Amino acid sequence: MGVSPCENPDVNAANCPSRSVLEHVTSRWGVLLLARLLGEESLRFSELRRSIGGISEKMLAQTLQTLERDGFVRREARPVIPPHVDYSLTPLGEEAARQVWDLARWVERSLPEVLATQRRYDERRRKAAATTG
Amino acid sequence: MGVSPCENPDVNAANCPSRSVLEHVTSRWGVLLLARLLGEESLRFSELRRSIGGISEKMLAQTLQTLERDGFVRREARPVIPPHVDYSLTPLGEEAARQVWDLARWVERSLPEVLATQRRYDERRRKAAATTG
DNA sequence: CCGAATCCTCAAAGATACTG
DNA sequence: CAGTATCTTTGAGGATTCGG
Repeated sequence: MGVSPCENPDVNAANCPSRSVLEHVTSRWGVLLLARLLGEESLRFSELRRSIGGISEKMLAQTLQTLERDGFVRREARPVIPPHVDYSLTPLGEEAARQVWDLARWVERSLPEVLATQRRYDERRRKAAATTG
Repeated sequence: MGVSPCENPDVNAANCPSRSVLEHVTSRWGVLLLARLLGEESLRFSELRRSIGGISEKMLAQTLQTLERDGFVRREARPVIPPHVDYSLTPLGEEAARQVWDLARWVERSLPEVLATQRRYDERRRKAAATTG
């Protein structure tokens, strides 16, 4: 199948540096943060916290740091009291956000078909269990 | 930012059915399995186990079942002894595999830039810690 | 207001042993 | 060979507190 990330004979996640970056952008909160920042000039910490809904301060700070470290998110702290910090996507982050966004939308479009398949699968398993149990 | 998956005022992962499907295809082993099956006619359980390298039997079986339930992977068990089971991508699964594959390749291409950014970030943090500590 | 630090919980994932 | 069952371990993530 052509050239691939991690084409080592031993395709172990641990051996693959890009694997962890992939996990950053596809992680539970990573996806939502990138999606939320896409198309915005910038957002404050508390704005992100409120608009994501359900994320803890710890995970918000942690995920933002990870994305900043990877160069996907830019952090700008104004030296004022009370603190005012703005987060925005870098050009690289915008590319990443679009990619995961495309994937998310594809999943969204495929969802009806997936849910239907899941129901058939569960139904078959239920019947199989009935004969066994 | 236009129409979006989970555009509820409260963008909580728990409220979003497509979110879990997204996690299936971007999960640690999900990505590797889809990538491995892409371009192959079919592969046996043990072939997948060996070629992924590092995956436990439990996680292989579990991930394959999840992907089968979503309709991304087709499972064909021949009624022979010893057992012989073939796994392959469905048309839907092939689409999914290409999507995550594209994302993985994008990450791979961006990796040098990301790693460089990470080094600068760590260096800045190290210096900042030096003045504090 | 924006985090860092700490403690805690529980579900995901690995190891191992076993079976049709 | 292709799984299942069980136990243990790990670490992601939540709650809370404190500081700049």
